[in-house]
Order: sequence, then C-alpha cells, then structure tokens
Amino acid sequence: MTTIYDVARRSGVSPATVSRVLSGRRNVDPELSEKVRAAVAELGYRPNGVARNLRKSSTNLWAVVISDIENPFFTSLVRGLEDVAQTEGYHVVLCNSDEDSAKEAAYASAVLTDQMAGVVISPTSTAEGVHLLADAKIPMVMIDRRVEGVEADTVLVDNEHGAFEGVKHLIDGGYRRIACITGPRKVSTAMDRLAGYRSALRAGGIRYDKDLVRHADFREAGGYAAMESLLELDDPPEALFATNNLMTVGALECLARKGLRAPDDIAIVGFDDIPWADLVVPSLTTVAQPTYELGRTAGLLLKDRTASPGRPPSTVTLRTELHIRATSAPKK
Amino acid sequence: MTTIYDVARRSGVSPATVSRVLSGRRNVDPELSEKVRAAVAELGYRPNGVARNLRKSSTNLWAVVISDIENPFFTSLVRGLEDVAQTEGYHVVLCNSDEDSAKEAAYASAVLTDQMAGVVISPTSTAEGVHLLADAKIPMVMIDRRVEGVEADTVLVDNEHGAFEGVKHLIDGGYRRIACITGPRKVSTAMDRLAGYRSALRAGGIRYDKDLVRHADFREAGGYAAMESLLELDDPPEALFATNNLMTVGALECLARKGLRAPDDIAIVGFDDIPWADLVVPSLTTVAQPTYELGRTAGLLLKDRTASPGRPPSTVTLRTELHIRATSAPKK
DNA sequence: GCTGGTTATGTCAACGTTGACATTACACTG
DNA sequence: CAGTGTAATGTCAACGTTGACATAACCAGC
Repeated sequence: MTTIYDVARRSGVSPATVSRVLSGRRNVDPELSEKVRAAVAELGYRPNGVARNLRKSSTNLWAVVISDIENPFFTSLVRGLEDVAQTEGYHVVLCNSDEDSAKEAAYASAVLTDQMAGVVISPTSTAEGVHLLADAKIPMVMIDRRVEGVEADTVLVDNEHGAFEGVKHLIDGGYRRIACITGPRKVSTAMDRLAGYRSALRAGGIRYDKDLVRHADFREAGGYAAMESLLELDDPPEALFATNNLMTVGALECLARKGLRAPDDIAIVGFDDIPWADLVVPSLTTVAQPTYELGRTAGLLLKDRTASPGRPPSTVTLRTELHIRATSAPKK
Repeated sequence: MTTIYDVARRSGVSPATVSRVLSGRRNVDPELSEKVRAAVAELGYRPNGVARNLRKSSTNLWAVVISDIENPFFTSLVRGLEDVAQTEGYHVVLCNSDEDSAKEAAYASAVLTDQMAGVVISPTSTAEGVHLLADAKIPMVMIDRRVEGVEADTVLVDNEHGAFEGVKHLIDGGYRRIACITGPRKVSTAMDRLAGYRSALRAGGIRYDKDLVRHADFREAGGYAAMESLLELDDPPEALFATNNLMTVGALECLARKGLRAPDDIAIVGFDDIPWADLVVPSLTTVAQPTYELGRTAGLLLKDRTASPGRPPSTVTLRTELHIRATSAPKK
C-alpha cells in the first residue's frame, strides 16, 4: 500500500507538506503543491481513512438505529437522512433493532467502540441504548419517540393533533362508534395518538368507551388480531382509527378475510401513509407523516450538534397531513 | 478516554495481556484474567475500534451500493444483507447511487479510503464504481445485474425464465396482443426479461411486434409514459408485461387516471413483487423475486470471499416465483 | 542437575496520519 | 545593517491497538 511517505519521497517534500496539500490548506508553494499532486497521481495514492480517523479521533459515520428498514416509515426517513449525510460528507450505518432493547444496546455499544460521529435513533420502549449514548455524550438525535429524562435533540410529529384531525374527520362523516387500535402503553407515540383520539371524541360530544380501544404491538399481526377482537364485540364499531401503517394493513387484511369492505362495513383512517395508499381500492385515508422530512431534519440537527456541541437540546415538531381518500367516505 | 494502558496499569499486567484477555485468547492465567476483567469493569474501558482497525488494516464495515433504498426491491434486499452482517459482526453502510455513475464511483472511492471490508453493489449502467473496486481487489458481490468483463461473485435471479413464465401465463389466459414495458438497453436485467418475453411469445406461436415494446427507465414516471404511449396505438394491447415494480405502479396509475380497469380493459403481470400487491383491488399478478434471499445470499458470499480470497468467483442464480392474482384473470 | 520443551507474560515497534512545534528563509523597518 | 515579523517547510510524537519477538518460569526426562 502506498502511504503518505511514498508520496513525500517521490515529490521531494515532507509528509506534513503532502498532508497540507491534500487537505487543501494554504501556505504551500504552488510549485511544490503541483509536484505533490503529480506524485499522488503517479502512485495512485489514496489516503488511509482509518489512520486519519485514529489521529483525529473521530470518524465520518452516522448510525441510524431504527426498528426495521422494511417499514416504509423508516425507509423514507433513512433516505432523508442519507441525503443530508451525503452532502455533509458522512456515511450512514444502518442498524435494525427490531424493537429489541438488547439489539439497540448492542448497536449503541458499537457506535461508541467504532467512534461514530453521531446517531439518529428511534428509541425502543426501554431505551437502553439511548441511555448508554446519552451518558457517553455522543451527538444524538432521537426521532419519532420521546424518552423521559434524556436531554437530546428530538424530532417528532404532532401526533396528538394528527390523530385528532383523523378522528374528527370520521366524526364529521357521521360516525360515532369509532374504535382505536394503538400501540404499547410505554411508547409515547402510541399514547399521544390515543390522546388525540380521545380529545376528538370529547370535542365531538362522544363518550369515551374503553372497550373500543386495543393496545397492540405496532405490527401487522397485532393489527389483525385487534381488528378481529373488535369485530367480535356485541356491538361492533362502525369506524376504525389505527395508529400506524403496519397495524392498518393488518386490520385491512382481517377485513378482507372476513369479506368486509371499507367504508360500507367499517370506515377506516390509518396513521402513517403507505406508498401505495392511492392504488388500493378503495383508496386508504391516512394521517400522513412527513417521513422524508423527519430524516432530513434529524440529519441537519446532527450536523448542527456536531458544529456546536454546547447548544441546548432542541425539539422540532413537524406537522402531519390528513390525506382524505375513499375508506373514510361519509356514512350513508 | 481510558485506554488499554490504563487497564494494564490498574490490573498490574502489560497491555498485551489485557489485549489477550479481551480478544479471548487462551494462554492467560485465570487469576490475571479475572483481575483484568475487574479493571475493565471498574474503569468502564471500551476498546477503540478505530485503533484496532488501523492496526489490523481492516474494518468491520460492508457497503451496500444500490440505486434507491425507497424501492421495496432494495429495501428487502438490504434487510437480508443486514441480517447476515449482524450475525457475522459487520455493519452495513448504506449508499444510494440513484443510478448515477458519479455517485457510484464516489461511494466506491469511499469504500477504498475507509478500508471497508467488502461491498455489495447493484451496478449502474456504466459500472464505473464496479471497475474501481474490481481493480482494487476488494471483496465484492454484484447483485441484480451482470457486468461484462468483471470477474466477481454475483447473485442474480433467473430473469429470462421468470419473464417467460409471466408472459406464458398471460398467453395461457387467452391473451395475444401482449405489450412489454422494459428498462434501458444497457441494463442486463432489462434485456434478459425482454428475452424471456420474446421466447414466451415464440413458444405460444405469437409473432413478435416491436411496436408493443417500450424501453423506459425502470421508474414510475417512465412506466406511466410508456403505458400512455401504448394506449395511443391504433390497436392497443390487451395485456401488459412490465419488467419492474416501479414501472408497473406507473402503468397502474396511468390506467387509473384513464378510468381503465385490469383485467377487463387490460390484463397485467408485473415483474417484482410489491409489499401490498395482495391488498390492491384487483390484486396484482407478479413475477416475485426472492429479494430478502438475494441480500442474504450476497452477504454469505461476501463472508465466504473474505474467508477464502483465492476461490474462483461464483454466480448464484435464484428462482423467481409467479404469484397469480387478479389482474391476469383469463380473457372472457 | 542439566537440557530441552512448553507455557505465560512483557517489551517494543508498527499501522498511516496530522498537528504542535522548531527551523529556515526572506522581506521589511528604523 | 541589525532586528523583528511572517510565511513556508520540516521534524517528531502521538492517536490506541496488536502481533512478533524476547524473556522468564516451570516441568519432564535422562
């Protein structure tokens, strides 16, 4: 492997000068600079990033710790992050935690060991990894979920308001027995969206009925099971608000299996858009999250945090957008 | 930062012994080993991965260079790769090339500079980055597309056979004027799938009509435009075979816009499955690729290549699977 | 009790880079 | 012309780890 010493020898200067030329510092005689460049080209020299990282004790890696890249919510978010990373000269290391605290912690540990420059993380319910990283004072941006007691930059969406709008839309359509399938009690987004559901009911003068609420796991199978159990009620709901994309899909599958159709048998609003929501017939009404923007914002915060480590943590809350499509058509 | 020297001092041994304990080598007195472990715990010592990388001149990073993580084909593939990486102790660096040779080359360059341990790459049409990496003899696995003149491990699907099956299925359903929207002429997958289309026609005794073939760009907008132009023919096709997921979606959108329905107005078979193909009404018939398996296989090959660098390059070809759903129902 | 072999531990250099500091050269000022 | 300041370049150590090698300690065999 050719090193900076080889280049130095070849061009008759010291390694420090080569370093100066390559890192584009001033204070180098143009003539020498030219010689160095020539030597670099002749030898096909390529700086060793690892050595540089050691010397500077920092890398150009950002970790993004999410539950599953196959969930379109995260796919788009990661893309937003990667675009910022690319322009800022970072690389993105993909970490699927599968909502498993142990995996999250393992990745957090790797972030420290490999001296990554920053982390964007969607915390699992116990947030083990988050605490590890917070203690280590690694630049970190939390996305999607809040974690009590951790001071760090955070990017959220206005879950409560989004849920409120979605449920209000159903109420405006004449529905009153509205069920809600939400996520685990420990997860802030699940509770925030449930709160939005409740305040929409209240605003619409509808009594909250806990029998119409299910806490599932934010996964497809959970949505399916919750829907099934709602349909078994003596007086089944006439509308459904599901608080994430996978559970919505699960609920839809359950309905399809039972031969029920939206919105005639049950109206549906899902939280979180789905890439093909428009192509489904009937097309699916959703409370869309600005997922790409979420990732992009996280990237910008991370960059900013690195530039000014002292600045107090900030929380950015982005707006959701109600996409009204066919599954929430007004009651006939 | 605490280093291996601090641990050595604290436990009264040499740094080398600490290193031996931590890397789990034998030949260390259990008593000393215990002391070292205690010191590690007390000091909260964590090895510096960057220093280790420099010393060993290799990292634990795999790059995956794909055109776009938002394409579900790649999403699932990346997930398959990441799962292997996780069990083998590697991390995956995500690189979106957007089919842009310059970006591909930039990422390839970063792979070399940062001394990554291997690359999984879906080559762009000029394959600039691939050549760079091949010359550098970095462990590399090409996926999805072949590149002429580059000797490297490759994972493909049986494109021609998959296309053959999909088109044969349409012919068996009684369709004869079957259009094909495929990708750029330079891309092997586009040509292989077109070849499968042609041989299915031949086998069915149908004359090949080049007016029914469109070369688009493998993107949604391209599929839309191609569909539009096919519908403008004096004698429009009665069935469509589209050679990737995004162009299929584009074609579906075009049909929806014009108020046309599958399969009554035009039957459809798409190459490449879509996560919600089942939920679309009418559900979409596809030639499904084993995308997760593709990524997983690439990971296994990469691991194997690292273990035995000398072994001759191998090509693994995986089978597609025809998922017959509603859009290809037999002609009435 | 000496020799040779085996095992456990320590010493030290090297991985390739960069920044602090030292040195040199040169120009400008009074 | 001596003295001072500035700019360009070189020297050298350090980032933290690990493996090659050296050394020390111990045991077995004759």
